[in-house]
Amino acid sequence: MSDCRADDHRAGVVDAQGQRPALDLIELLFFAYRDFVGDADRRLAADGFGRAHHRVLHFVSRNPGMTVAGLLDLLRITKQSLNRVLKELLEKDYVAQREGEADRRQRLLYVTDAGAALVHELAVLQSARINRALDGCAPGARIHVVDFLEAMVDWPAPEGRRAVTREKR
Amino acid sequence: MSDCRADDHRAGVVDAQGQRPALDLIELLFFAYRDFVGDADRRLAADGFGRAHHRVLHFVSRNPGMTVAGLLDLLRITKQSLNRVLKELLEKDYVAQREGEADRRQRLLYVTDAGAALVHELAVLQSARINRALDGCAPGARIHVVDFLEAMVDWPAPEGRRAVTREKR
DNA sequence: CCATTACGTCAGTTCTATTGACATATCCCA
DNA sequence: TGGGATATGTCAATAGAACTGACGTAATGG
Repeated sequence: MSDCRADDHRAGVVDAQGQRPALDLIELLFFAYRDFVGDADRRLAADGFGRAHHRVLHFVSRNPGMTVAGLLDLLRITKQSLNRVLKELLEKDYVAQREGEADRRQRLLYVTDAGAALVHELAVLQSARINRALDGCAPGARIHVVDFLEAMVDWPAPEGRRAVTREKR
Repeated sequence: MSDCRADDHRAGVVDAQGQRPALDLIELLFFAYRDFVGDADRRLAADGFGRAHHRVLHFVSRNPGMTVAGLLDLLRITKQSLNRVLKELLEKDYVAQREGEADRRQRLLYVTDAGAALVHELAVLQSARINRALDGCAPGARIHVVDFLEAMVDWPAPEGRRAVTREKR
């Protein structure tokens, strides 16, 4: 039986059609990200949450008092998408809102104690995988990995992002 | 206005609650993967395909003649999930099936010329981002990145994987 | 005063994936 | 040879996460 085990796909075969397709890295990113989020997914399911809830929880935890608009910018989703997720987090008391002081239209977002606990639990899970992986690498690997991942991201322009995406958000 | 630009989240703040949560890497993986698959998503949409089609196309292209069961194992999805996607790829002639010689129950999968062309186009897109990112890193970075990503993956046991997942697939 | 902004929400749709139940053809062993 | 296991395909229902489009409300600020 041609069993197609994953080993078959680990060999870094790179065909040379001009662009040097980085096929091994393309696959690796898929596998690594799938298993990485899988850790959190299982834990989230126990609370009736999904991946989207995790993201909101994570970024609100990292940026206490951030606005809904800030969250939309960061996640790059529509407010309708965010709405369902955020509403559930509010109803289940994992996130709390406070009226903005300077601008009372704003709803400043904070994680509750329950939210902080969950987010920490998820961070421990995912960090365990990351740290385990880094332990198996050469000493300086972390810096290279961070550099690479940062370079993979389309960072928003320091200015003007809000202006560009003002509509449809 | 507290605008919450992404810059706010790039600083590698690491709180020290026992486990050393790798918060910066957790976020970085999210941003990097999102932008990485975004390149392909836009191209795929033009052909009426989604991310799932890309994965099938990619792995069939890398493993000509692989079986449906092999694909299910690799992607770790159910056959019902695969069915819709694979059916569309077959109907639109991006993938072809051939009866297995040794085992006539098997449907061996191959990409057609159209499939190979699309998969190559997608690989060029994604490789461009990867190579651009690597160009901005230190010379030896690629090896470290590959090591790290490989260590992040739950590779199936060399043997017995099929036995474990025989059901529900 | 009024346009703009921040937020919320209703309705409908798409895509991916799930569980569960069956159907068919083939393989292979007792 | 007969029957259980395997490989594949399919119907139906559901869930999660995203989308577009259209409104409504309240607060800001020129």
